[in-house]
Order: sequence, then C-alpha cells, then structure tokens
Amino acid sequence: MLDLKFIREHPDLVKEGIKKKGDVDRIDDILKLDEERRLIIQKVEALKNKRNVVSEQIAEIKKAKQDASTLISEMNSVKEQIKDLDENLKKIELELNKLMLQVPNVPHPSVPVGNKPEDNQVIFSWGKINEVDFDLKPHWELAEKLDIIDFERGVKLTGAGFPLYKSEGAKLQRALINFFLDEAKEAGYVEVQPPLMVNASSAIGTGQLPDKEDLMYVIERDELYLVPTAEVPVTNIHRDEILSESDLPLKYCAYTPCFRREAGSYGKDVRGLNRLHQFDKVELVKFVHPATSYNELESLRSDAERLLQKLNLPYRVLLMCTGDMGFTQSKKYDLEVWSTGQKRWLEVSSISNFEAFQARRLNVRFKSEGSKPEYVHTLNGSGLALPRVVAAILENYQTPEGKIIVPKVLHKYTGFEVIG
RNA sequence: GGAGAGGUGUCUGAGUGGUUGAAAGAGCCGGUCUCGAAAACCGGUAUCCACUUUCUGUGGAUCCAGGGUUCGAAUCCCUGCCUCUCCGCCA
Repeated sequence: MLDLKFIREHPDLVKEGIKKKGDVDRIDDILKLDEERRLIIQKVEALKNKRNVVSEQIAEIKKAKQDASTLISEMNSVKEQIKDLDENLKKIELELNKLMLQVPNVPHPSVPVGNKPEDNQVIFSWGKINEVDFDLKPHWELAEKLDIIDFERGVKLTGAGFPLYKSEGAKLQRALINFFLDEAKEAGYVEVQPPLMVNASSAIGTGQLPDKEDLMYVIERDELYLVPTAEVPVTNIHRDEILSESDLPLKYCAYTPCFRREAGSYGKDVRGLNRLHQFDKVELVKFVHPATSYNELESLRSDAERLLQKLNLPYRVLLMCTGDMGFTQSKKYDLEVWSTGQKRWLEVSSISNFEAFQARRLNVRFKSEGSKPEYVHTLNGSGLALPRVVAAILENYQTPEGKIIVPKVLHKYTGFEVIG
C-alpha cells in the first residue's frame, strides 16, 4: 500500500509508476474519494465536538438538579446526524481502502521499463557452463535411476507436485537446508522457525489476501492458510509494532516448507522438480532503515549469490523490468541457475526491496529519539529454494556413468561424496 | 472438547454511566544534587486522523475487535477473537 498523502501530493509520479508496471490507474477515483472523505470528517468532527461540549453541560445541569430535557432533545438530532455521516464515511473509507490496495508500488528509477521477458536485464553472470562429450540427462531421469526421488509414489500419497525424497535424496535436502541456514547465520541473520499456517490477518499483511487467495492452500474449517513462503510468517513477526531505530536492521532467516497450489501450470515447466506444490526453502527477510534499503538489497543479493558460488553452480542475475516484477516490489532481482540437463535457466531466488509498501500494510514502524514513528523498509530474498538447486546439482554434477558428485561444501552435511 | 475467570498506556495495576487519555507505582528520558555514581527531589514520557500552522495550535478517535443502548460508555448489553485456571484428550 502506498501512502495516501504521497498520492495526494504526487499524483503524477504515482500514475507514471502504475503505467510502467502496466496496471490499471484508479488514482483519480482515489483522489475524489479522499476529498469526499475529508469533507465528511470535518463535518462529523464538528458535530462530535458539539456533542462532547453539550454532554458536559448536561452533566453540570444535572449535578445542579435542574432540568436538561431541552438540551437532551436537541442532542437527539445531532446524534442522528453523526450516525448518518459516520455511516457514509465508513462506506467511503471502505471503497477508498479497496482502491488503495489495488495501487501497485512505484518502481525505483533504476528499474528498466518493459513488460516482456526480454526486457529483464542480465546484469551479472557467474560460473562456467559445462561442455562435455557425453549425453547430459535431466534431473528427473537421474533421480529415478539413482532411486533418490520417487515422483510416482508422491502422486499416490498426495498428487502431482509432491515428491517423495528418499535415501541420499532425502539427506541431500537436509544437507542443503543446514548449509543455507549456517551460511545465513554467518551473514548475521537470526534463525526463526515460524508456524507453517497463518491466519487471515497475516496473509493480508504480506499481500496474499485478498487477491491471491488461489495461490494458497486454505484450511477452511479453522480459517488458516498454509504458508506459500516463509516470507508470510516472518514478515508478520513485527506487524503492528514500533521498533526502536537502534534495532535496525533486523535480519531473519527461516527454513520452511512452502505450499503452493500453482493452479494453471503445465508442460515442461512442471516436469520433475521444476515446479512443485510443496517444496523447501530458506528465506531471508530484513527490516531496515529507509535510508539504507538499497544498500541492503545489494547485500541481500550477495548473500544469496554466495550460496550458488560455494556450490559452484553457474548462474546469472536478472534485474527484473517494471512489468515483470510484481505488484509490491520497487526493485527485484532474480537469480537463475543453469540447468545443464534441460539446457535452460531456472529461477532459484527472487530478491526484492518493497520499500515501505509492505510496512505500511503491516504497520511496522521505527522510532528514533525525539522524532515521530516512521515506516521501515522491508526486503526479502530466497536463500535459496531447494528443488531447482537440487535439479541443478544433479544435472551439473553428473558423471558419464550417471553418478552424482556431491559439491564439496556439502560433504560435511551429507556424509557422502558421491551418489550412485 | 467441557466448566470457570479475564482482556486498561512500555510494564504492574486502580477504575461499574458525566473534567478518566485514563489514579498509583515501576521503567525510560531530561534536570537538580555529586569529584563521579547511587539515593533523594523536580519535570517529561502513546498512537492515528482532520483542520490550521510549520515555533506551534485546535478538534476528533483510540482502555482486545465489531455492533448496540444512552444527551453522554473504559464502565451497561450482544457477537467475535485472544489469554489464564480446572477437567478431558494427547506427541
């Protein structure tokens, strides 16, 4: 959510941002409602003031044991007027709020304008794409042959997109999770283990509700939502809080399974581990001082990149264009790892600065000595999502015999160096 | 799941219809005192909104949330949420 005052004072800037993102512009409607709203507030508050003053007079009169019935009957009409105006105001604020929630975040000036995948800029590449003289296999073939991921039994147990990891496959999951968490700890993130289900307020806070309800698994009976990413519970940790300036930046990391309905996906995108309904991820979340948020974005990015470098997986960094970066972000990078067996790039991390957009919605502020509370900036990034990293490891580290050499940094976590 | 109690400011905790945005204490900040500290004493200590101003000021709202009663609600009524205690169940 943007600041209403900011919209009021810089409507053109906001409109331009919306245009760049390719969203619908309802700014004029918002400004009109805002004006109506403020008019009514002035009227109703004048009446409420009268109510307060006269009520006190009535109290005085009654204390003096005199008759106050004239004033009381006079106040009856004031009461009615207040009720009408309040109802009206509520309606307007409801509508205004609805529109406000539809206004996307304004992109940062450094973000390229565009709406096609080609408009995303590759700003950095790392690692060598291996060229070998044997036939490189996709991970699902390797995994099946090595009997480390059982996709079919996953289907039996639950359905497509719920793989059953087995033996070295299961251990590799644990190894990656621990590796990612240890690295995050090293980089100064506090580990948290949040609930895997959240209530509606939390889902609204990070923007999954009301619009993206289809993305989540809903437990209707208890009105709970399975988390689509740790971002949801972790970013909500400080909802409705005023932090102290000296606490910033707050950095959290969390491992959680992620549950996504992914309605409407099909084809090569969902083959193997490419897109799942349940997957594991370590998420990095920061609450920072507004003045530092773009530096924090860069350091978040390098925290995520370091993981791929240590795993020695070739990857590239994309600066996402205005049309491709989503509703809530001001600036977003994607990290894509090279999938040797599929000969394509797979997204393993998405790193964003939301500026105050989420903080406003979540009502997370900070206060420094002697000044008013101010909204923090929030950022998050995957560090990292497991399945595609696993896919890339299997494919990039495969031998002609179909074995997998485990990346060195993982040895102390896996306890084995080769699979197969 | 059953029975009961309760949700007040940073915290503890008063307050059952009329100067209660809210007693008191603690904490915190500033000051006096001190070589310095402690103690003592004095002062300050919420957030949101509107208007006006930009040194400020005026008004409105907020005692879990939402509705209701009333001229007037922290205080009475209803609904929801949450917490605690006892019982039941249980990794």
